[in-house]
Amino acid sequence: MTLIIVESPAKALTIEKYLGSGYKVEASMGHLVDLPKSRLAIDIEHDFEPQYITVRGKGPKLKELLSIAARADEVLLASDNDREGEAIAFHIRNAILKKLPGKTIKRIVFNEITPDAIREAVRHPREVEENKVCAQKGRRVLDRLVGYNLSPILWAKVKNGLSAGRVQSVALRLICEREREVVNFIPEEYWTLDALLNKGKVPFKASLVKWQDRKFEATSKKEVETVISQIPTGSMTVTDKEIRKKQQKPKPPFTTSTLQQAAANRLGFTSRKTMQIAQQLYEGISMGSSRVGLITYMRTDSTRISDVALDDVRKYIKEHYPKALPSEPRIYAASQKAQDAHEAIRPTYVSYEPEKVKEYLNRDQLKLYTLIWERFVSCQMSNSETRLTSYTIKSGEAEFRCHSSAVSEKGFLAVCKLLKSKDDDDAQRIPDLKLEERLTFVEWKKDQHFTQGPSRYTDASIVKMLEEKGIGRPSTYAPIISVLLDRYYVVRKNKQLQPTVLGEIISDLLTEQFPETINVDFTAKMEDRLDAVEEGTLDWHRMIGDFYQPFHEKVRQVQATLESVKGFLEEPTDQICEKCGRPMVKKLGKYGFFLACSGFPECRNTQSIPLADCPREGCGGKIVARKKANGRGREFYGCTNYPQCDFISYFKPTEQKCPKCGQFLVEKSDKVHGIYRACINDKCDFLHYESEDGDGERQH
DNA sequence: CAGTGAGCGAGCTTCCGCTTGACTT
Repeated sequence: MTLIIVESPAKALTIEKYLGSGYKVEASMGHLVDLPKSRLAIDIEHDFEPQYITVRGKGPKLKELLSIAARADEVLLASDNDREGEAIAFHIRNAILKKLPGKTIKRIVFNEITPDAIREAVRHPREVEENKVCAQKGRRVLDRLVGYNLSPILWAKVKNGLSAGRVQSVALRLICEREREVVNFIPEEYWTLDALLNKGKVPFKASLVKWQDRKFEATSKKEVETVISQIPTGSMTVTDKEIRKKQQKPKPPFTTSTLQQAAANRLGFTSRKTMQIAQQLYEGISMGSSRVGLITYMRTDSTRISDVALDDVRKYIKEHYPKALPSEPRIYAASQKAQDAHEAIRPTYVSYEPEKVKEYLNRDQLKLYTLIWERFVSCQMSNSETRLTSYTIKSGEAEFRCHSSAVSEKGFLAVCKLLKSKDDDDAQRIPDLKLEERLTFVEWKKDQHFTQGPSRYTDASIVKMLEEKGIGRPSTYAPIISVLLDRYYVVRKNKQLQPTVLGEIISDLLTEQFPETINVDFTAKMEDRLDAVEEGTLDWHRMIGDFYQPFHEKVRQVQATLESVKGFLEEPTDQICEKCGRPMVKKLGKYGFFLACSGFPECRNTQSIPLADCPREGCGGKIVARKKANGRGREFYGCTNYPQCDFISYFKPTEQKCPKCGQFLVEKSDKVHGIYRACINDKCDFLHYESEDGDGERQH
């Protein structure tokens, strides 16, 4: 019997099925050997040798693998074909050899889970690649040194329990820098002018683009009105018509990063939620009597597609969309940074159309699966073609322009229902116009606008940025966001990531004191050096040594000389302590933010953060966030006068007051409108929808 | 779609990257 060890149990099941008798496939479930959490465990004096231990809780797993290995004729280590996978293989090999000296242990790799790929891999076993293991060791030791040296600085100078690291602190820095740009941005007013025109009974808009032979730009209403007064409205004439065709390519299949981006943008999922649901689809869904893994592995940086899947999807397209089948398959090259251990994220079987598996999935699973299925099928279909018609309309010294577009060849769009892009719908319908044609003027539409500054990061955009800079890995994108939130460095407001005062303080301290380390280029340089280690041209000890000496000197100096910034953590508020009359300050505790009397420790009064005034007449209490006694379950919002006042709501109060009745607005969401605001007063019907083109208010 | 209620906030912390159950109510 041959024992094969992979990382994921779902993978183990599949592979065992492919190989049949004579093979036993077991999962290690990630690393079994790593640095202890409780101490640095790097021997600085002896060339930075890491002191590895069996990961807490993984002892039984390791024991189990050893006992199966004892009965096996040989062991094949089939952890992922990347740096971490090589290290996992290395550690397991060492553990087995220690217990079973002389055991035949080989390393095999495959980049896709297909019967052919597995059998091919089993036929070509090799040795563990020591250089790759060294590269991982370098990465691991570096991260430990950075994290376990910087975090204690924060404990000493800012607050106990905080953390810093090569990845999380750069992510925080990006968010803080963006916040500064957002806050410092000064919006500039500008105006646009559209003419509402008519042909037959069909009205359409044309935008003023040129005025007196110059590009039209107006910064005030008065300016627009002056222009309007000089444009004759009786002579709107079509002077030019241009038709061109635009082709659009489908997008490559999903990687972890692009899946998280699309799910955030299209479905409003957080990165975390996306990964949880993807994991469910990967592990398998009960469909009648059988269990089916609906998608391939969800933590990948590759857009590669196995030949089998390619054949499959082309057959599918040929059958269902014969006109949209390109003569050659589309090849999506892996990016340079990709470690390429897994395929792209795709449906395991294209024939499981979303419609077909619908009854076995819950709503979120179906949405995410549909996204993955459509993106994959469309990525092998032909381009879409759109006919764009632009008209120039002149009157006096004014030149207007309008466009209409129509899809002339659906191509891959035929399969995209969920993935349909927004501008496909937004384009206005314009009647067919002829040259020299006179158009009826209806009215002017003048609109005030403001230049838009940069927008805050969302889950989607921070993940995109991190991936572009090579910071973090598919398995860590979602946890990076979570750690920033968990530590109260950042809050998520309307899906936007905004630093807290604590986050700003930490980021400023780290970037000022450690500009070379807390830097987007630091990881890129590290990766270059790790490549050199992997190629055998650089010794990992040397790599760490070069970094550590100056770094540690700076750590020592900062610890010795930098003044504590603990005082800046308290934010003043305009609340007054009801016990002693002193002002209250906002502090951060183990369970989040709270108000405390500035007279601490003489006055130990504390309060929850008031979010709004209690809407009950004559109550006078404040609405605060509460949780059930066990600390679990959804947050709800109740009155501080409980139990005298039993007001409660599950909708989060906003700072906005209702323009109709003056009570506060809450955040609600539903399928149709996404996130919107509504009045807490159930006798008031105020609703407020926010859309991308601006705010819309509506009453129901 | 309905659902509903403590009290803490000085105390041993922390990294990144692999991977899932095993915990508790």
